[in-house]
Amino acid sequence: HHPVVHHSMHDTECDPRELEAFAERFKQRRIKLGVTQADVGAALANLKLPGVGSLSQSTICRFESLTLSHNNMIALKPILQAWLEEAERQARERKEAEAGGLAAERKRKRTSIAAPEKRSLEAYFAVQPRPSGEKIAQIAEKLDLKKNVVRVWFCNQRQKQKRMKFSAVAGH
DNA sequence: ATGCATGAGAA
DNA sequence: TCTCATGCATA
Repeated sequence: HHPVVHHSMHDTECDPRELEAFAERFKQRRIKLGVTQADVGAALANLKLPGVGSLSQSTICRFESLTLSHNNMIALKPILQAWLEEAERQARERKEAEAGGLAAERKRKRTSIAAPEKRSLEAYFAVQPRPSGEKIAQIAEKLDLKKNVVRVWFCNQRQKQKRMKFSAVAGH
């Protein structure tokens, strides 16, 4: 009395293969509905699920390509599944739907790290993926980059290694 | 599709 | 300070 087999509390299967299969199906059906990734993200808010707002095109794209953490994928799956079912239901009953196009504008700058500097950062990362604050400052000065830019680069690099698509096969 | 960034919460 | 989920901007 302890082999807690534990089937599955609900339909929350979180096994990687199932997630991958779902992501694939999701994308195909979304396209069939003629809906863009951005549309899906915005539509989630209309779903009015508790604690669920809208998401960006980026996140939907990453979900479909499995470039999110395993936990993130598991959390988003039920939400996207709910949207898909609702969307297909609506598409079925009212084929005379019209799309609401909304445009917004913004401006913000994004730093671009040149190839040479990026190569250096990757080299540093290979040796020490978690440099100390002082080491970061040192690297930043050597590469003539802002310290914060370097710090964030390392954070993102570490996070990148944890994405579903790449973390599992790390040691192949 | 992906690079760099932000903010909330954990350590 | 870091992680984590997420997003703006852009290739």
